[in-house]
Amino acid sequence: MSQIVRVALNRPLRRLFDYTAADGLALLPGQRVRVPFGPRSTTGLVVETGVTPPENITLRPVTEALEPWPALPRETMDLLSWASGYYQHPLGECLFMALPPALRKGRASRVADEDSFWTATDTASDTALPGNARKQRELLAMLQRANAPLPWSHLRQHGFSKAQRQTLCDRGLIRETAATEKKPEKTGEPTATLPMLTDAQQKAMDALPPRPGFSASLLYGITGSGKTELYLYYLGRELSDQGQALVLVPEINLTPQTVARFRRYLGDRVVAWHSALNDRQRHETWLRVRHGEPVILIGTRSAVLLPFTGLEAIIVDEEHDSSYKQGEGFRYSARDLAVFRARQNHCPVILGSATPSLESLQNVASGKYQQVNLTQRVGDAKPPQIRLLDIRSRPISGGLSRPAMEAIRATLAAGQQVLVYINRRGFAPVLMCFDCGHIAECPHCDTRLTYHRRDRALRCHHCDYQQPAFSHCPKCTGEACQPVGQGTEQTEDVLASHFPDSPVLRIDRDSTQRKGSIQSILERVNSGKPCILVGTQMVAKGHDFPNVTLVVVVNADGGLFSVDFRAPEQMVQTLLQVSGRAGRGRRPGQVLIQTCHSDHPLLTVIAQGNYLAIAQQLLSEREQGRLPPYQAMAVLRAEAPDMERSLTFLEDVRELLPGEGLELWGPLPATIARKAGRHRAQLILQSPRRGRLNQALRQLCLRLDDYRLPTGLRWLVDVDPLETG
DNA sequence: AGCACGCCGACT
DNA sequence: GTCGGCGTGCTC
Repeated sequence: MSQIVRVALNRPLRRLFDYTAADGLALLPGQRVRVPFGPRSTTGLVVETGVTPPENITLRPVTEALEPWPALPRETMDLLSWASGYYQHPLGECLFMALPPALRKGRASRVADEDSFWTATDTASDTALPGNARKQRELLAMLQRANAPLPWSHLRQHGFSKAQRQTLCDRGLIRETAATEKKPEKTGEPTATLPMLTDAQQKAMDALPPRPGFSASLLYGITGSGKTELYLYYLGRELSDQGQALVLVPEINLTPQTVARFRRYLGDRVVAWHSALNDRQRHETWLRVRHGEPVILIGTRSAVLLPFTGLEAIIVDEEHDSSYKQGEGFRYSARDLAVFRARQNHCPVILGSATPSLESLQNVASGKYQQVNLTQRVGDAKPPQIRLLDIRSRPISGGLSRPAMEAIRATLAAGQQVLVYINRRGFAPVLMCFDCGHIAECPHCDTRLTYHRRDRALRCHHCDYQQPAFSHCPKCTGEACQPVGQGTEQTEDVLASHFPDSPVLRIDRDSTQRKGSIQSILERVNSGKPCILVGTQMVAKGHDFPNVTLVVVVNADGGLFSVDFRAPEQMVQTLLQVSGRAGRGRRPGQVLIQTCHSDHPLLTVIAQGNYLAIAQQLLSEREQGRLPPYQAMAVLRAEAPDMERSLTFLEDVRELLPGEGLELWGPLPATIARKAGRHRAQLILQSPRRGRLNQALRQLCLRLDDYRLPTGLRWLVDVDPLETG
């Protein structure tokens, strides 16, 4: 009786498929297989073996195993099975996310035969070998002596041939395997020793729990307090020579300099994982991790899915950062999966931030995490002075008021640098006709077109639509068309004409598209000469600009009146993060926040700069409003060619859901109801019990799978959504 | 997701 | 008379 295996495929299907495995084919969970599927064949991953065959289905056989060892180790399989159930995303698509692109297709797992690893099978004995098979006997003995798999490159050097290897393999005495205990390469030693820790850093260091054993620590370290040094020290203190570590950082912070800094202090075992790697680099790094090499992997979101087998420590830097949540497809939170992995591996996880998420603070309050504080800046640096600048009825040019201009002038005159933060790229957020009031709108979205002066284009920031800007109004043919409001381009222009002697450097998605352009800008800033940096979110995060002593926030009012429940939290985090760019060197920093609501309570507490106090206030508002993290939340989104279809679908869904233990809001049209020609609506689900919400979602998804969807309708579930607009 | 099967409009 | 539109249904 041949074995039956259950296989997950890289398809948006919640079902798994069973196949028979030929008698000689022993398969393990996590192994890649080629299987027939409908009229074609495809790559699958074994999730279960020895299953009872379903009735009334003729099973087809597995064509072949793509490698003789599991591509995904058990730990990774367990992680993704859990995540698939938690985020309601099909298991197959989740599992395939943990493979490099080359292995998602049917490609061979290793880059070269040299890199294959071999081991003696458990039952191997040389009595089965003919007396004259001297070399085969030697090869088998060598593998039996070794207590770890040996690479072919090593065996070949001992004079063994592929024919000998093949014969032993055919006889079932040796097999190819993943190198789970590969000896560390001669790793380059660290070239520098870390600077002495300050007393405050040492105290925080002492408070961080050692391994082994699971622990989750929220490292609340204000901007400029030296969190990165603490990570480096901690890894140096905790990691064994054989152990692996994972350091997650937001996309923007993973610069060559960051990697170089880790490498300088921790040696060549530091490797990087980010979106700019090509398929081959991905494949090679993935294999090093899979083979159990003792890497310290520093990477962005998707690094949390890598097939580690010996994690000894995990660090999540800037844990509040929204880029840890995947915004499409498998909508996982890398921060939350990192905590899950720490639990799996009985190892510590450190979540670091100057502006921790309300979720993490709540986990401290409930005793799940411990909090470690680092509230002094290194050196003599003082926290920046934050001032609100009310700009109601003040003359404005390029978004900047007179007092702001004066402060910029004074800072440049003192030989220091200025950072101007605007959260809008382009020249102006709208182009308006002053004769009839017509505003240029996107034909596919419910949005206004942003005016980009560089190429005189009107662009939609929500789809790829663009058109030439008009000087004659398309409505009334009037000639009084003017840009209204501020964007980075305009502020750059105004600053350049006001301060002709100082370079103005713009950092936003438009100015940094060319590869390496952001690096050359950062180098100019790091030279320390007076200059003005103008930028969006991109400058607010992570970068260290030691000579910036003045930060100007052009307009802080965007987040004050948003419908999204996370808007206040995000506004506070962004404002304090951008403020933290000021005064990181010796000179004190100054922050000017322009606003039309200087008496707004949220802004007045921001000016005091005490994040934890603000967070407490926001948390109690969340508790009052019965919102996360006090309730579990998910949102069901639908989009269709017309709003009617989206709304009626969600109303039907609402009827399918249990009334008990769930709070339902909606369905309602999304804030941007039409995007790229599709009409979007959403239904919010909440529950005080996470398990209740999860169970309801699971049942709902199963029912929707065999539900006749209206044509053109697409739906998705977002668990722990970052946005509900 | 693919891919095949299946019924209704403008072309050699 | 056919090529092809995408609606519907299935994949162990």
